[in-house]
Formats: sequence, C-alpha cells, structure tokens
Amino acid sequence: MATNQDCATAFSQIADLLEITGANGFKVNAYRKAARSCENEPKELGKLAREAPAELRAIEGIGESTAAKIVEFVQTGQIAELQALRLKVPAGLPLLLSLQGIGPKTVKLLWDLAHVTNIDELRASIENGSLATIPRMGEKAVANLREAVAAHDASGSQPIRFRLGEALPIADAVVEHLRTARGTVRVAFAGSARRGRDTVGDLDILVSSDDPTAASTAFLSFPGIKKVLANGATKCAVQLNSGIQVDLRIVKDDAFGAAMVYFTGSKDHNIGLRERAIARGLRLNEYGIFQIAKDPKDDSERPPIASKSEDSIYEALDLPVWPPELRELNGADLTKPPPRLIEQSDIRAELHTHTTASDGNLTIEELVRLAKSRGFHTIAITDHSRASAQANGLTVERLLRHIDAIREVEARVGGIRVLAGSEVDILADGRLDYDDETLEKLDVVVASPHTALRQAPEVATRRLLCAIRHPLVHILGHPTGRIIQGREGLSPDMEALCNAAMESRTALEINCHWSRLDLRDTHVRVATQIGCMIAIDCDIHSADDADNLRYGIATARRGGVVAADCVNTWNESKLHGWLASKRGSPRSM
DNA sequence: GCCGTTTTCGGCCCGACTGTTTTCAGTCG
Repeated sequence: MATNQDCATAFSQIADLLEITGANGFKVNAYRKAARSCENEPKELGKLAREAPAELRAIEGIGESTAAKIVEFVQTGQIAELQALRLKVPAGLPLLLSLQGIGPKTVKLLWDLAHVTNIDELRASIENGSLATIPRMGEKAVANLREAVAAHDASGSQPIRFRLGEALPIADAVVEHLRTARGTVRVAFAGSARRGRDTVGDLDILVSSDDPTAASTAFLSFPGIKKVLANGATKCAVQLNSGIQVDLRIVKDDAFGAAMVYFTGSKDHNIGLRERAIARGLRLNEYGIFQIAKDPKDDSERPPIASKSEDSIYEALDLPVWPPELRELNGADLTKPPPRLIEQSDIRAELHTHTTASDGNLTIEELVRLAKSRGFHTIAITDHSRASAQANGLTVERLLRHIDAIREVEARVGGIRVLAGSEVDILADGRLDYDDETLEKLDVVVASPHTALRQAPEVATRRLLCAIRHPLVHILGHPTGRIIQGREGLSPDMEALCNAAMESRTALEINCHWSRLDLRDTHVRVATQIGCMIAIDCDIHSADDADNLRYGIATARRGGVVAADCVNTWNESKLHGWLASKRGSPRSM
C-alpha cells in the first residue's frame, strides 16, 4: 500500500530525474511542491485515492496530472512516468544531487561530458584528472567535489537531520554566543527549528548588527566548528563537529523583522506572502516590503513600507500575524485569523511520570517537589505496569503499596495534588495489563503501547480503540510508539482513534520527549480538527525530562492546539472533575 | 505541472556566495 511518504518520495524522484534531463524548472518545482504536500497531508492519500479521488485535487499543489498519478500509484504500485524516466537516466545519477554543491546542471554536465553515471565513476574521474578537462571545472571546483564525495562516504547518502531536542540547545548556545558580540542589536534563531519541526536539517541564525564584521568574527569563534562553508559580508555558514550546519545572516536592525519572516519560512509560506505582495504592487524580500517602481528603469532606493518587525510585515499585507509553527504548507487561507495557540506558560499539571519504583531515577517526593517548583497544581505518578518487566513494572501488590506511599507524600509535602496513577501497558490484543478492579483504585490511568509495535494498521487500530474506549482510561500515552529515526511505530487510522477519543472523552497524549513527539504534528492536526482533548506530558524519568516540555508545546502548536483543548492547562477543579467522571466514586480530598 | 480578486494562458520568490570567468552560471536557502 502506498503511504503518503511513498507518494512524496515518488514525486521527489520524478522531480530529480526531470531536473537532470533538463526539463522546465517550473515543472520540476511543481513536482517538488506536490511531494511536500503529500508528506504534510494528514489524511491518508491511499484511502482518498480509493474512496474519493476527486478530493485529491483540493490539496494545495496537487492538480489533474499529479492526482491521476497518486491514483495510479495506489492502484498499480507504480507510476508509468517515473518508470519511463528511470529508463532514460542511469540509476546512479540522482544520488549525485545529494552531494553538497552539486545541482542538476552539474550532474548533467558530468554525465554528458565526463560520462559519469554514478558516484564511483565520479570518484575515479576526480582522481585520474579527467574531470579537470571539462568546462567550469577549475581547481577549486574539483577540490570541492572531492570533499563532497568524501563527506558522502563518511555519512551515507541520507541527508542528516537532527532531532529538535538535539538542535535547539545548539541554536540557543549560538544565539547566546552572539549576544555578547560587539555591535549586536538583536539575535534569534529562525528556520525549521523556530517552526518547531520534529527534525531539522540545519540551523538558521539571524543577527542585526551595526558592525557586521564583528558579528561574523564572533560567529566563526563559536567552539566546535569543523569547517567554514561560506564567509561573506552578510552571510556565513559553518559545519559543527556534530555534523549540523549553522547558517548566519547579518542584517541592519531596521530589516530584522523582514529577515525573520524570510528566514523562518517555510518556503511555501514565503511564496504565499510574496505572491500576495505582488498582487498589491509590492515586492517582499528579506529587507522589507517595497513599492514596485512604476518606471522599471527607476532603481533609486526607497525606504521600505515595513521591515522592522514581523508583525509590521503581516500588517502591510493586510494579514493576521501567523505563528511560526503554522507557517507551513497546508492549504491554509492566510487571511483567516489563526487560532491563539497554547503556550508553555499555560501548562499547570504533569500527568505522566516515573519514579524509582519502576524505571525513573527520582523518588515520589523529588518528583512532587519538582512539579511544585514549576507552579503546577497537580502531578500524577504513573509508574509502569507489570508487563513492562524491562522497566521494572509494578505487580498489583507493589502498586497497592505504591499508592499508599503516594498518599503519604501528598500529605507530607502539601500544597499540590498528587495523583496515584499508572502507565498501563496496552497488550497486543487491546486488553490492559491490570484488571478493572485494580484500575479503579487509581486516580488516573495512562494506557500506552510498548510492545508489538509492528502490527498491521487495522490490528493496531482495533487494539488502540479498545484502550481509548475502556471506561477507566483517561489518556492514551504515546499512541504510535514511534521513535524518531529509530522505529516507525504503529500506523493506526488516526481519524478513527480521534473520533472514538472524542466520544469516550479520552485524551490523546503528545509525549514531549524529543525522540518521541508522539502524537506527531500531522496527527495532532487531525485531533484538533475533530475536537479531541489533548494531554501534553513529559513522561518524566529524570529531572531533565521536565525541560522537554518546549518540544511537546511546539508539536501541539504545529497541530493547532489552543489552551482549552489541553487537559494540562485546566484549573484544578476542571481537571479533577474530568478524571473523577471516569470513576464511580471520586476520592475525597 | 499548477493556478486564477486583472488571467483558462502565461505567469511561476528572490538574493547571497562561490568559482570561473571578464559579465555570469550554478547552487543554496
């Protein structure tokens, strides 16, 4: 079955092959845009193609031809045009596009004039000197190619992406490093890190300065630089020892807002803004919004209509200000005011934590004091159930003693509600790991899948529906069990899960750990559109885990979550009222 | 190939840096 990612990959491949064969650039871009649309589409394309193919056309960037290709792909497992292109172009050539500094023109040049058809032949032609004989291949160009091939040999062909929790601390450190440079006025990170994507390809840092040389010098003194990729008057790029690329742009402070819009992206959002500017006789670039001169020969400089702040750019285009996390390609009407998204400061409770009783390294009391220090009114202690033996899951007897210990700490510490809960395994067949009699003794039940994470989608859907509809379950924990760059996890029918969660008043978790972020952004979008309750929890095993909240919030914002949707933002009485509503007789305080 | 608040045809975001060339092509974001 063709997944959304499969469709995206197929369109990307068509774009690569067209590009190498010298096809029209706009056609290539159209396929690239179609690929991004497939990747970002929350609905299952396979299901749409079978049940409502006409709806494919409603997706931004999908037209008559690409819609037909999706249907063809779903029905036959292949796309004739892609097959035909593969016959025309040697199989090893598209890989060359992934090398740093090599684009389609160079690949075609290598193919036509040096008869290079794969990376091994490229390596050979570099070493035997034959490459240097073709046009535009000077000493430096050949040296750069040699380095690009070496980098590919070292890291493999997959472009390296960094998980948000790995990238943001580096972005913070670079920003901090530049803040003290002479002449620095404002400094911030932009790009996909600012948009809160679960992985990022590189970091974009923006600085406004009245001394650009001081700014770039400071940047190049950041510790751990492996290689300087570019070093110009307004733009620098380096690769750090960790492999991540960091780009710096330096602008005058007057242009900081326009530059932030530009470098935050996404690309498609920027194009949308530019098209709107053009329709109004304006021009938008990273320096501001400008009136287009009536006389094309008139190149005198005019001051921008707007440039200083991001808000001013949106205002000048008669648009509401879009939060970075929603500046993606999702067919959104830019004129429609975006929701007021949840913020980290809205969170008042943590409902998923582990102590030394299972696999955490904090005691109950340490966890409670941590939650109190964050100003929370409630914390739930939810150690693993017995099936998670590798995590020292609690037997029923241990659980009962644990509940007593939790009550004792709550009374002793005071000033915060401490809930006795459990993260109960959802067994492969959908049953829960404790019987109902045991579950009824708990204030909060988080039900999560930990094993059998390669089940077929239909089986996984049935399994998770059992847990969602179980009358004693409050929260479905990390619903797919994915580990970013580690394992795919389950692929349940998310719409079915969300509809059931809505009916049963069960919350769906966004697990904040940056290796999980599960639910992922596209799933959250489905959930908010249906109106589900969302739980945003740090799954705390150690004190540091509490700091992962920012990643969960970013994912929630990308999915359009507003504070009211999220049970962790509710005040004490509303939260406890909901928890108790799934119990016969609520515990009295 | 996609798309439409001038358009169903004729547009399609825009600028910086690098390297190879003497005015620009290619890549990148």
